Amino acid sequence: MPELPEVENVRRGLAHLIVGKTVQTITTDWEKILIGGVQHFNQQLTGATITGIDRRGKYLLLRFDNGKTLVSHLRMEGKYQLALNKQDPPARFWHVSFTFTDASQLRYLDMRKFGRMQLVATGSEETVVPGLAKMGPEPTPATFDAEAFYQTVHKRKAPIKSVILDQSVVAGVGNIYADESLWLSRLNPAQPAATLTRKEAFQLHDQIIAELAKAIRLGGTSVHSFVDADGHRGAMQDQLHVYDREGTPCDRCQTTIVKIKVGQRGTHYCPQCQPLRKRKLK
DNA sequence: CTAAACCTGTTG
DNA sequence: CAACAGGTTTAG
Repeated sequence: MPELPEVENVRRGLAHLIVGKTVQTITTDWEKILIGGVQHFNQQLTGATITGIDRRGKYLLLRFDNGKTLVSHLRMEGKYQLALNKQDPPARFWHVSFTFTDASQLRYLDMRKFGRMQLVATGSEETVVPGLAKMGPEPTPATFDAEAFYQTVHKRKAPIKSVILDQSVVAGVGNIYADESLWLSRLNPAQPAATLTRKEAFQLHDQIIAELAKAIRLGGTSVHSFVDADGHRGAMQDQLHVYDREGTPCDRCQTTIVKIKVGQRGTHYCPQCQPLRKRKLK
């Protein structure tokens, strides 16, 4: 489900809903979601209070007052919701519960059971969690350097779309925003990264930053099932130019948007605005 | 690098 | 019934 903008909106919602709550017990019906097992989670978190929630790329970091951090990745379908009372009716696809001492309950829902939670010592997450150890810069002007991006892009022969989906290159871009950033930059998703000019790479860098910021501001994209921790859908799906729009006219030139596969991912683009440039990579 | 795996539901 | 879905890891 979620790319960086959606995860950021989940983070904001959760921060309002659960910071200050103290864990009484944790249960699950699908142990694989909890790396190390539910017993380990109970041993480490029972009696601990949530002090804050951070985000890095598409990972949520729940901070506890006992020096522990719960690292949570929603993968394709993970969602959180808060039941004000643990007796509240069960939700579909509900797999993990964090019951708090005030009788409220944080519920983790995941239709495909792809999401994962891992418990680590606060501060160690960037070295202990493989996905975080390799995480590239956050897509903000202060952290994402255009020249460094160009240098990376310049060395890769893979399709440019695959390169921007690589979380070690830039944090948080997923399938929707990859396609959208490339349309905004008038770049073909299959274009070998190394053939991009410096100007094209800089343009793409700027569009990634702008697009993710806009998506955060609009509450994320809900094309399938995304809702934030308050159950709200985003509004960004109305601002998309190519994703999930195959067969409809391009907003710039009216050419029909097409869908292909790039690196095994469904990929949407305008063949007129985003032509494949024939260039030699040396 | 590409393909498969992890899962289940929805869509054509 | 087959293909596909916001992602990442692991096997080949």
